[in-house]
Amino acid sequence: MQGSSTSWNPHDRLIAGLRAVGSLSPEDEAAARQLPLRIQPIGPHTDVLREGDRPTECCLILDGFFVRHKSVAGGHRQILSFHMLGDIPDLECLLLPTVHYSLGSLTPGRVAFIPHAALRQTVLAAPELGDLLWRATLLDASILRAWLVSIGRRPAYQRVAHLFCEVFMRMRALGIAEETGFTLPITQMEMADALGLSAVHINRTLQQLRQDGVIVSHGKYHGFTDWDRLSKAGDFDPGYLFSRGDA
Amino acid sequence: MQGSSTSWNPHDRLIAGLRAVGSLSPEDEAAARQLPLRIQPIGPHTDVLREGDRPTECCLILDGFFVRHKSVAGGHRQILSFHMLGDIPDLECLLLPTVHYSLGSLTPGRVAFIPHAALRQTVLAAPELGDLLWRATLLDASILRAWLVSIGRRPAYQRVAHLFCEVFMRMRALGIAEETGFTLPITQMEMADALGLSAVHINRTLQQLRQDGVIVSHGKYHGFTDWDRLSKAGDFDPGYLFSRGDA
DNA sequence: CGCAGATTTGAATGCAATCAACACTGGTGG
DNA sequence: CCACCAGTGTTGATTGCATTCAAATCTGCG
Repeated sequence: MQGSSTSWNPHDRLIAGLRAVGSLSPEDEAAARQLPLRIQPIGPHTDVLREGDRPTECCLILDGFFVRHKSVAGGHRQILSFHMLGDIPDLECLLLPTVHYSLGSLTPGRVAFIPHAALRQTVLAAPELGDLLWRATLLDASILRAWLVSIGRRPAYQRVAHLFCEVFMRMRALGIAEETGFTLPITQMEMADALGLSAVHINRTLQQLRQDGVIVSHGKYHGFTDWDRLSKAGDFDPGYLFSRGDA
Repeated sequence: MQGSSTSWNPHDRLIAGLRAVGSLSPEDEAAARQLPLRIQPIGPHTDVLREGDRPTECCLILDGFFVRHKSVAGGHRQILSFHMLGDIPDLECLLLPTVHYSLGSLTPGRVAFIPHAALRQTVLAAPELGDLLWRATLLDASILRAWLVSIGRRPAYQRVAHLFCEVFMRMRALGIAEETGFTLPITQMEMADALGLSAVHINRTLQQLRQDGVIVSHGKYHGFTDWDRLSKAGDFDPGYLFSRGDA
């Protein structure tokens, strides 16, 4: 599980991540394979990037579950997004000098650092690769907007359901979720920070979802008996998740 | 006020909007000036774009106050962002076929439509212009993240203060706000939809802010007596708003 | 086993929503 | 010019979803 370390090499992961965003010509793939990758294992609950940093490398996720997050005056924390294999959460730093959030792991994992300089050079030589990266940041923003809607206007029950739908579909697309359920390797506290709720309330909401038979949980594994009910409960419309214009 | 129709021509607006994001070489400027712009006046409370549309043009705002917004199952609406002169709110559609939000005016205004085909061609010929546009979408996402934090984790009082800070700084940078205050041409209902609150609660929160002497309102004009207090009240750090890496 | 972190439960509190009037405003048409 | 009206802003009372605080269980793990 967790897309366990099949013997994919890092560049394969990169290519797969790019293909998830759009089609990749052989030349572009070749260009991407030239990129230098510095592999680094990351412990659990470790920040790779801190608010205010001015990174010189991007961070490709090879393994593990990561979040972008930010804290506010009152001490509360907001998780901005979840990231997993193939994502480059700090891609924007290629064009924006300073990050205004932190990037951290929840589980142990591995990342590959790509120097900005190399990436810029490659993109210059392979403009369509650049478009792909641009599109990746746009999809990221798309997910962000969906979160904003959820957090701004949906009650807890729908919020949780919506998050389940989204993360499940993403993991499914990556081949790291079962057909009818998935393992969400995060605590209820972290779910709370993602959804703008308290951990206690997350707990009660999950109980409600279980009681309603919408989900069946065994530890961090959550099974869905009825996708229709879940997606309706979450007011979920997957169109925003993928770039292919079918919807 | 409202950057009243000085006799700027639409291309000047476009150039100014681009310069706000980064520096523009003479060649790039020349390229941008070649873009065909179809001007269109927009009435108040009119949608330019509807959720699910597959636009073939981008929409440059010349005048007026616009929002991206989306409605949820319960009937509530979430405003995703505010846009004003120089913005291209639907720029992402250049790469993503379908929009998953609506784009509408609050005030009367004017927009210039730019055909995707022409823009793509221009970007191809002037890659640095492409980077500028990319960066524009990244700044947009940056603001989105700030909203997510606010809505997810800040109480109403801070949320309103934070929004005031952000929009004020943006309008100030565009030269359409006074030194010590600005006119926010939106109703309390719309502010509520932006902040994930009810109109009634917005009303009470504004009263609180006035009572505390943080703002002084005359209709839609809001004056600030003490920027420090306002930005502290809103837990506001402007770094995310601009791309220049001074912070 | 024993500990730390995570989940669960209960009780009390509170922020914000909702419901319902009422006042104010600007614009329209008689 | 004034009456009227719809939309907006304001106020009060009530409800409720979610938070906080606190303590008890459970779980994985050294």
